[in-house]
Amino acid sequence: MQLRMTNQREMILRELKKSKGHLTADELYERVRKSMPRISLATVYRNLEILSEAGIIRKLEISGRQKRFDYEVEDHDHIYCVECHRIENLQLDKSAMKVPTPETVKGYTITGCRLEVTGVCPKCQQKLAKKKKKKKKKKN
Amino acid sequence: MQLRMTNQREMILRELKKSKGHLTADELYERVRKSMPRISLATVYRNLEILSEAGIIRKLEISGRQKRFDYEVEDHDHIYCVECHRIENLQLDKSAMKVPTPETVKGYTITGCRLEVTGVCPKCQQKLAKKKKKKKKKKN
DNA sequence: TTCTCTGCAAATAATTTGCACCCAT
DNA sequence: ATGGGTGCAAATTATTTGCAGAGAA
Repeated sequence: MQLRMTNQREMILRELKKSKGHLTADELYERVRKSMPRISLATVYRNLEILSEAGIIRKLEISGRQKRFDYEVEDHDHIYCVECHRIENLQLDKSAMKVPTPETVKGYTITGCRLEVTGVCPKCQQKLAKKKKKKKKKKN
Repeated sequence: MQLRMTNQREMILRELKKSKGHLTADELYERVRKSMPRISLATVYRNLEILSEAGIIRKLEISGRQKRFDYEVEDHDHIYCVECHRIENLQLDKSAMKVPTPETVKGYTITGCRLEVTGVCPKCQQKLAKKKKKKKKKKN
């Protein structure tokens, strides 16, 4: 199965690269559409799947909600805000961490290992602080 | 908002506990249905969401399109088979690893940190080996 | 009694697929 | 010219929601 470089595919890659990462199929669709109005959402989905399978982009699978795709294939981890669902890159020196080896995970062939850190981003911390204040006021 | 302990809720918790973890709403629904045929899938969804918000069960934010829920709230990681999508628990000494601290992730309040290891489980390794053999035969 | 919870059905959201035509190689 | 790629619409899959009645506190 040969991969062909179509205009659509090129556009998708360019936008993904430009955006600096973590777009959903839908977000990407909206962007690509501006310069290629007749592209179909299905095409975006199909290509994201194909390109990530080919290792050209990376698929981030964070449970349940929408898949996100990332242009940078180099090794890095992510931090995920549980409030607003924003995802940011994380530069960690994984070589300094003790990471599972086949011996620690009996029988498995390990293909990847990444750290998912969850937290509350600065913006959401502010929002939450405000909410708490409001609640207090209501009670009184 | 008070939480009430209904039969449905009790059943869901019991089955989740019994199963030793990582069920999707749908899988859980099928199990609970055996002893409670009139339960609705919507109830399962609603309760999984509520119970995980209350900290009684855990929502796994890892790979896969469906959300999965876990009874064991204690800290542990998971390994995910990229072939059959099975998820198994992983006991790792995270204290021995250097794990992100607030200083490494500027501004974030860190709520969790989980290692997501992907790989191919023993069963799938066998399956894949068999497939390869078949392909070779076809070529000849 | 009060208010949360439930079942049902219908609505949304996210993604995939069938098909006929298009176009990169 | 061949076979992968595309757009469109329809189909699936996963999850959520409105509502009226049920049942835990």
